Amino acid sequence: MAKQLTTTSYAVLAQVAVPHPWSTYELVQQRVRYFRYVWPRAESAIYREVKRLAAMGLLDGRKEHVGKRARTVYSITEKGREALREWLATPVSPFAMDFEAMIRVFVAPIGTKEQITSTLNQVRDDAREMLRFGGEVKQEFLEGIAVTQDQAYIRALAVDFFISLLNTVEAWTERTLAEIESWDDLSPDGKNERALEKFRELPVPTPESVERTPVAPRTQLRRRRLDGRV
Amino acid sequence: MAKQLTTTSYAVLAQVAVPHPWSTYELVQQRVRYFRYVWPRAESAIYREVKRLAAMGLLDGRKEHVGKRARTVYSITEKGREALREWLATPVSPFAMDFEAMIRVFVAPIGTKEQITSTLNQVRDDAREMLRFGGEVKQEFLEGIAVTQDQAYIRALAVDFFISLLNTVEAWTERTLAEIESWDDLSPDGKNERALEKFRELPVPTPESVERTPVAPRTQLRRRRLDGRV
DNA sequence: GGACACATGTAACGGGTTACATGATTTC
DNA sequence: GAAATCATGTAACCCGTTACATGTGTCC
Repeated sequence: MAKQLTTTSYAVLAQVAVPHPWSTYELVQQRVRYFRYVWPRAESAIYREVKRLAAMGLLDGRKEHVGKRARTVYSITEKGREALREWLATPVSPFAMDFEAMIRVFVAPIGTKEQITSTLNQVRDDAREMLRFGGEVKQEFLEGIAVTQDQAYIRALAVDFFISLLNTVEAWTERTLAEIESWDDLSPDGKNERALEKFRELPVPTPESVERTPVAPRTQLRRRRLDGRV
Repeated sequence: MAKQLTTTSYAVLAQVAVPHPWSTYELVQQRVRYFRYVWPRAESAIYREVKRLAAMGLLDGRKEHVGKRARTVYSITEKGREALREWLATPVSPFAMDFEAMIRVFVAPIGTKEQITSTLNQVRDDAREMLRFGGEVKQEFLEGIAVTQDQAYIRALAVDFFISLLNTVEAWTERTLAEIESWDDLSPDGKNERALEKFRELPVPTPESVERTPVAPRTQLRRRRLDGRV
């Protein structure tokens, strides 16, 4: 039995809410232009989710046939739209990221300079690839051919976020690569003095004195709601 | 049976690798200064992970007693260090984020202006809270009292990333709030023209013409390795 | 000496993943 | 007409989660 809707549920609902005959396959394909980058999930999760939502009456699934092969095309129901509306009134989950590369940076000194450089190069390339995609989306809107062209005023906010964030990641990767290239090795020898200078220049205010302020437990931090929703 | 190590395994290994008598509790507490923000996981996952790693011989667990209550203190083994070293040679997972707020921005027009404003305010406050924490860490290093003070040259890279990213998020939130405040309502009426202007100003290059370039399947994108490791 | 927070976990569910399967369409 | 690719899913494992449990110092 389906208990509660998850954020993934709402992501699917939200996408189906845009007028279009959504086959699950197309839903999955187009996700890249909707929520793949802000709510990445495996394809099979989407297939399962639409079935759940249909079973709950939030989506309306229409069986079709291509040859003797079946497929389902979904549209949102009024009940589904209402669920979205109610969701908007609940607290958001905070921004969270998975950035494996940073763990590698942390342990970099037990490996080789080439390894960490390679890791950072991968991250930079990933960022560039995503930026290239962002540029494509921008161009689509400028040409007026975007699928959600009529929602340009909303999409602009999202694309702005996406591009800003990726530019930040790319810039960090580049200055970090440059910094590491300037090192002879990965040992701390003589590097910590300069590091303090770098710390001093970081664009964030410091408290007068460091007080051991306890941090909220992680559950609180990651998801604001405690009622079982993920 | 433990099959493969996950990134979470390596995150725990990496933390235990810094010389310290690590009780699981302290491991969990200190995670905020290590990998909580780049690899957020529930506390119970850490408890399970140390047991796995100990069973595999990558960690050494020493039973202690406080009153009649048992606890385990861990340290890394040479085998564990070797596992970390080997991991460094494998491909990284790309940067990924969970940003629920963006889904809400997308469906904002079906809700109220107050709802989306509230959502964005929450995101901004979260970002500020994290930045405050970043400022604290910076200050610890400047005062020379950080736990990993001798690793300042590495930690500086991480804190730089953290602060840059959060500043980007905060700045986006603020300009987006300002934009939305300037609207009378959430309807598209008369907003799309201005949106195109915003698109034009986005700091990313656009391709000559938009070609329908197929995007790599999501699995590829999120995790580079296909051998079952998460 | 009761309440409350800190310390140290375990249990169990389910969401997310990888792996697989098979029909339709295009390519050459 | 074989091979590759696209389209449309299902199965099953396991990581990550939430919920719970219980001992131990500390406050008043």
